[in-house]
Amino acid sequence: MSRFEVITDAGIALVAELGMRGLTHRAVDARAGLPLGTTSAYFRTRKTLVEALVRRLADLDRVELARNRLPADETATLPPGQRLTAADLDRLAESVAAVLDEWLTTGRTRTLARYACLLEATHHPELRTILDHGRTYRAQARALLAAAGAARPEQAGDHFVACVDGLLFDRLVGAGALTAPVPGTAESRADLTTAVRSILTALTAAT
Amino acid sequence: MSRFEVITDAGIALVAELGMRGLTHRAVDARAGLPLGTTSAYFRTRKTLVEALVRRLADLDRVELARNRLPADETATLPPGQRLTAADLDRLAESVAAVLDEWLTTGRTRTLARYACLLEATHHPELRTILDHGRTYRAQARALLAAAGAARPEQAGDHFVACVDGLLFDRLVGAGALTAPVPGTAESRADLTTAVRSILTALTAAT
DNA sequence: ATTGTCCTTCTACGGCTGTAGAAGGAGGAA
DNA sequence: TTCCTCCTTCTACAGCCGTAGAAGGACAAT
Repeated sequence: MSRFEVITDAGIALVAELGMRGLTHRAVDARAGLPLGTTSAYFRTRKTLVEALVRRLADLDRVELARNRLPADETATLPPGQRLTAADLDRLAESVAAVLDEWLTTGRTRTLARYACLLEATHHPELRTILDHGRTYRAQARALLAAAGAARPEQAGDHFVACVDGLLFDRLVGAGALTAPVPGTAESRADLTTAVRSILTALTAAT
Repeated sequence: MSRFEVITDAGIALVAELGMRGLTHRAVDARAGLPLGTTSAYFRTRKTLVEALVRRLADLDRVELARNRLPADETATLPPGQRLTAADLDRLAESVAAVLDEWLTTGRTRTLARYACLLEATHHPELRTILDHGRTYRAQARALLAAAGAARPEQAGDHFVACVDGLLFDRLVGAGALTAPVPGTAESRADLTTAVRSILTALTAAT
C-alpha cells in the first residue's frame, strides 16, 4: 500500500469518526502511525489534503463498482422491444439492496466520509468535479430503467438514484438509523429490497 | 429578536456557508455584529453552542411546519373506507414539491445547516434527540399514505420521507444541483412534482 | 444611598493548527 | 570516493480556538 493510500485512508477514517473538524495533518499522522509531519510534507496545505481524500474516495468507488456490478449490464443488451419481467425487477431490487446493505456495514466509514465531502463540495466546487458521486451508478440506473420500459429513462434513472440515496442516508444518519432493522442482517436486506422494489416499480410505471 | 436567536441564526449561516469548521465563537460574534466574546459568554463550550444551533433549527422547522402545512390533515380525517383519488394525489404531490422548492431557495441555508448537523449527530447521539429530523413530516406521511390506501402505511410513509429527502439532498448538493432546473422556477416545481408524484404512486400501490 | 445580583464586555492563556523550512540520510551517477 | 538529488523526519512560528475569569455597569430591593 502506497504512502498516499495510507495517508488518505487514515484521513477518511478520521472524517467518518470525527467529522471534517477532526481532519488535521497531525491527527492523520497519529491515526496512520506515521512520524509527525509526514502528512504535512505530502500535502502542504489543508486544501490539497482534502482533495486527496476526495480523489481516494472516487478511486475506491470505482474499485467497488467493478467488483460489485449490478445486473444492469445484462439487461442493457436486451434485444430492443423486449422488456424486463417482474422477476427480473425482483432480482434487480435484491442486488441493489445488497449493495446498500454493504455500504451501511463494511463501507460505512467510506459512506459517511463521502457525505461529509459532498457537503464540503458545496463551498468548494472544484471538489465536485473529482467526487462524481454516483455518476456511474446513474448511468447504470438509466440503462436499467430504459430496459425496464420506463417512458423517460434518463429522468427516471436520476430519480431512482436520488431515492435510493435518500434511503441510504436515512439509514445512515436519519431516523432509519434507529428504527430500521440493523444493517448486515437478512432482515435489513429484506427491508431494503422491499423499498427498492417499490421505487423501481413506481419509476417504471409512472415516469 | 432575542440574543439567543441572533447568535444561533448567525451560527446557522456560518455552518451553511463554511461548514462545521467555520463555526467558532469568534466567527459567530463577527457575523452577528456582536462584541467579541458575546457568544463565548452565552455558550461557554463549543458543544453547548452546537446544541443551541440544533435546537434553533428544530424550532424553525416547527414554525415552518405550522405555516406550511401539507394537505395531509384534510385527508387524514376521511371517513374510513374512502380513499384518495388520483386528483388528490396530484394535488398532494404539488404541495410537497412546493415545500421542497422553498427549502432549496428561501430555506437553503437552513437545509444545508441541518444536513451538516445531521452528520454531526452521528458522533454525538444526544443531538439526534433534539434534531428530530422530519419526525413530524413522517407522521404526516404515514397518515397520508394510510389515506391513500397503502397496505403498510407506516413503512410506506417512512420510505416516502426517505425518498423525498433523497430528492432534496440530490438537488442541494448532489448531481441534481447541476443538472436539474434551477430552484425557484416553475420548471423546477414541475420537475419536483413529477418526481414526488411517481414516488407517491409507487408507495401507494406496492407497499 | 448601599448592597447585591445579573448581564455584558474585555482580557488572558494554554493548546492546537496550518504551513514553511532546516536537518538528516539513502542511494545512484560520476 | 565525492557529489548531487530526492525522500523523510523534525523543528519553528505565527495565528486561531476553546474556555475561564476579571472588570464594568445596569437596575431592583432594601
